[in-house]
Amino acid sequence: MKYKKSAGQNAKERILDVSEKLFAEGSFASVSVRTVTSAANVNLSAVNYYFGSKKGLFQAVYVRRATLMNHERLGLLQKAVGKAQQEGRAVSVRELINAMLTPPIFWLYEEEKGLSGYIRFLARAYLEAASDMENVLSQEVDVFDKFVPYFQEVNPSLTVEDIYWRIHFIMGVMHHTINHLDRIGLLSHTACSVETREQTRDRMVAFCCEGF
Amino acid sequence: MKYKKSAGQNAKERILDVSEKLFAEGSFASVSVRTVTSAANVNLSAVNYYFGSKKGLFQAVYVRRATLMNHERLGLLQKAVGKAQQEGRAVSVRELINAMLTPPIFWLYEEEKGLSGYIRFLARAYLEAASDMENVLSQEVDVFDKFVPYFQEVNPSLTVEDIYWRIHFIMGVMHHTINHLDRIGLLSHTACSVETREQTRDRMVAFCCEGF
DNA sequence: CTGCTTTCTAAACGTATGTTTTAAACGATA
DNA sequence: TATCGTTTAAAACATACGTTTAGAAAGCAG
Repeated sequence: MKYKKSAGQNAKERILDVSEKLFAEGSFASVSVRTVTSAANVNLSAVNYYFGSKKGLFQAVYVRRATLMNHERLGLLQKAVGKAQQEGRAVSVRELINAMLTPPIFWLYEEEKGLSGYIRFLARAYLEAASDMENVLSQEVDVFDKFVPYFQEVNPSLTVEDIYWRIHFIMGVMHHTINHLDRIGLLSHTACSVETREQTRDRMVAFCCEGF
Repeated sequence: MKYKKSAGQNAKERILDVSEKLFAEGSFASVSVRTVTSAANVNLSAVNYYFGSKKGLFQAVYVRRATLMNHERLGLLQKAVGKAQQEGRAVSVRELINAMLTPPIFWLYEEEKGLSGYIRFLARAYLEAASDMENVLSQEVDVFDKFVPYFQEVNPSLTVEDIYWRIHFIMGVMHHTINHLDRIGLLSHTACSVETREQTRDRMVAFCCEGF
């Protein structure tokens, strides 16, 4: 029941790869279907054939890696939970924030597999018209919800409100770093370099831990 | 030497007001000249007449309030510096971060004068194509440079690199709050409300102070 | 009023947009 | 080989875009 042609199923993947990168660098409206299709070396109508519409393509780009992304975060969370239980203690703030930030930041440095593009795409998707992309955000929100009880456990004096505000700030640190990592040198007059992914992650985690 | 007509100079201001609001809610490419002109009740060609081009309009929106914005920040900085000198001490981290964050956050809550729109516009301008808008960012970068020596004075163990990274994170907290303040209730499942401008500012300052 | 500059209007220009249509090329199956 | 569903291709569609043009309307100076 499988049908293939010259590029076959690759065409669909190639469109996703290319538009992921393009949507990461520009807004939804600024990236045209023609730019996508010519960069992917497919016919103009391929986008509408495979994804129905431009918006459909955008959502498909999101969906492709969304589950994997949040899977990694929850994996790190459960790993930390297991380790803490074994040692008979509560999960630390550092471990929690580490689980939230490590996947996106490591992906950000993973140019080869295209993961970097996806992360930057995600950060931009947050700013597209809320009405279109609310479902885009809902999944990430659900993941962060799972962290809340642990934050509460490790610091019972905090209200739920306090915790959500701090998660909000952590997301800010994360998104801004994703969006402007390449401009950090310009901001600092070349005082800051891009460093390794671990160094960047550690800087962020340290900053956010203290904030908590 | 002044010439006026029906609406006269108001037309130009009205275009700026309207496009400030529209550019705050959507990307540069997603806001059309026709949307702007019809919302401002002016002729289609008014944008090109007054600002030369759509991009010219965008930059004019930025320029109109840019100096005032950074003036307020530097004013707060110098006020804090003066008070500290009088008391024979160094400027505190809290005072510095307060001077950085109070103007934009207070403006964010100032719906009437349109300042809220400008702040949201600014946060979005950071994400427009770097080549077009680098000059947009340069001024804000210059302002933050002025804060660096004071951060160094209050905490001499920090390197310049450390400081710039933390300023970068503070900008992240700020931009994210500006972009998503209206969604904080959704993120937290209505656990968080929008609060007053002072409460929001204090939450941000507290988080960023600890991060430093 | 007469000149002159500024402001506003309506229409058109050329191009770029997302999408649809029509048909050809292809791979697997029978 | 003939057939069927899938994929690719080229062209056209209708609309939306930023910008330009030509001229009318309006305000000021003499």
